[in-house]
Amino acid sequence: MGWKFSDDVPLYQQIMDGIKQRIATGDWAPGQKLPSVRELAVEAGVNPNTMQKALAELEREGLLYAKRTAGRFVAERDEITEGLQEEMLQSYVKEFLDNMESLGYSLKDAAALLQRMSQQEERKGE
Amino acid sequence: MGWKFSDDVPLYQQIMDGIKQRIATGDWAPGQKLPSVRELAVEAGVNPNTMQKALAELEREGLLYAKRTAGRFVAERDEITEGLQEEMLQSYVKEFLDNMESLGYSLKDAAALLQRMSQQEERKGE
Amino acid sequence: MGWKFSDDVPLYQQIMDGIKQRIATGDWAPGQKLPSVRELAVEAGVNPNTMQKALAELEREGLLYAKRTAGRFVAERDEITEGLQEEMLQSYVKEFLDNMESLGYSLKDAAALLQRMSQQEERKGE
Amino acid sequence: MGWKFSDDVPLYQQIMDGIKQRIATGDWAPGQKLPSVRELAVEAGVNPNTMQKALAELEREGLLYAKRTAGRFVAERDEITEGLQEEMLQSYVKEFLDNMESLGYSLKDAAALLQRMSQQEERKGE
DNA sequence: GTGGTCTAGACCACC
DNA sequence: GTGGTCTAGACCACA
Repeated sequence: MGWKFSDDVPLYQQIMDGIKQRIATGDWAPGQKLPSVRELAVEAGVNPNTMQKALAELEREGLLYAKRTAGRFVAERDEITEGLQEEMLQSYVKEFLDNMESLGYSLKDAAALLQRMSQQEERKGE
Repeated sequence: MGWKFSDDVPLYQQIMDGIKQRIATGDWAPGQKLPSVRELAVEAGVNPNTMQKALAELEREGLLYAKRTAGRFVAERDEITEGLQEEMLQSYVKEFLDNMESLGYSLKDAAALLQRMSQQEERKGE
Repeated sequence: MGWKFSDDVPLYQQIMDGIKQRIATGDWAPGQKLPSVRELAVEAGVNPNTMQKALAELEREGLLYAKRTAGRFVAERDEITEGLQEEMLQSYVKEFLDNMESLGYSLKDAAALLQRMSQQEERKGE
Repeated sequence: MGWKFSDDVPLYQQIMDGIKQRIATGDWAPGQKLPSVRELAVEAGVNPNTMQKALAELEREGLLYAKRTAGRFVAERDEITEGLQEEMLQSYVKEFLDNMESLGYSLKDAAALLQRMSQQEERKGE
């Protein structure tokens, strides 16, 4: 109901983000069964095809998995291949550091920056 | 030369980002004349039209200006170029944190990770 | 159909003016769906790319907006479309007065001329 | 010296406008001899080629005329073929009225509008 | 079918 | 040689 969609980013991605958030916040717990594609589609007010694509994509990312006839479930953390995760982690970090370096920041600078941001966030949360 | 283009974001936007970076890092100074559209196009390995579009967009953003027959120039230090570096920094950090989050890491985790990497590097350097 | 293009001003700008006019006159109402890029292109007898550029520019100006797969629409009555008619009126008057001036006629002369024409027309109608 | 040139309209046209203005204001009287191309060029701070083009264009428009070796002169009003002027006048008026009509204004409306503008101008001048 | 992006190649006005 | 415009035709993601 409270769905607001932007016009310059694909619908299915916005849906993916919404679902990711529900999982991140624990709204949908690991192992939990998801509503059917059709139900989710009407809830979001989109075409079932679009919802289907969003879920398929999330499955590809390892956040969901499907049991053929039983439905879709939120993945357990372990189900994402640990090796793959490590690999992606490194590529993300490398990309970030390369970018920072292009702006003239060293690894040390980057670490300090994030440290500061983290502490700020903590204070806000209190 | 060292141009690597991703496949899921428009070429002309990636070019824009590259140029923004050169300006942000001072590689291209305010008032400086840019190579011609055609030269930039061959350097990047894209069609002149694509380069043209990227430059036109940057002009619209106020980062460049064109003297019709003399060439294109980096805008003089108005507030526009001033904030550029800060803006790019934020976009890099946001992208990194989004990626980390998709792997299940929080800002705090990311900060801790970089901290560790930084300390390792320091020890190595001694 | 009734498209006449001048040779010394870019096609895409003339197209923009034509569309602005249709919107200003209410021929195309706010919220209304436009024909597709391709349709408009053949109607105007120009390349789809050129029409695309014109529409993209109008979108940048806020007169149109695009739903990526659904089509393009005239913007809802924000202040933007409101001022359009007034703006076009002024540009037409300015163009006329500039032309008259180039022939040696002042604003006063132009006003007198139209006044005379108007009275003639009135007499004819009686 | 006090020359300011815009970047998005051809230099030679801006120069033409400047000269037209000098003629319109009587700064340069009909029959008067103009300075040489070179002098005008340095005065305006442009390339002699550009000044040459501006003057040639004004000649084509009938505002100036050249006596082969004696130099260039401001045209007498009568030297512009009267018939041609009438023809242009009509085309300008027609274009204006067409434009006004497209916005929903009649000839009468247009006449009234200019009348009002003229009176405003007069009051300002007092 | 919709908008958006890209290439290849041409032509133009301007200086 | 410079930026700018235009065409023709292709391909893509999205719904």
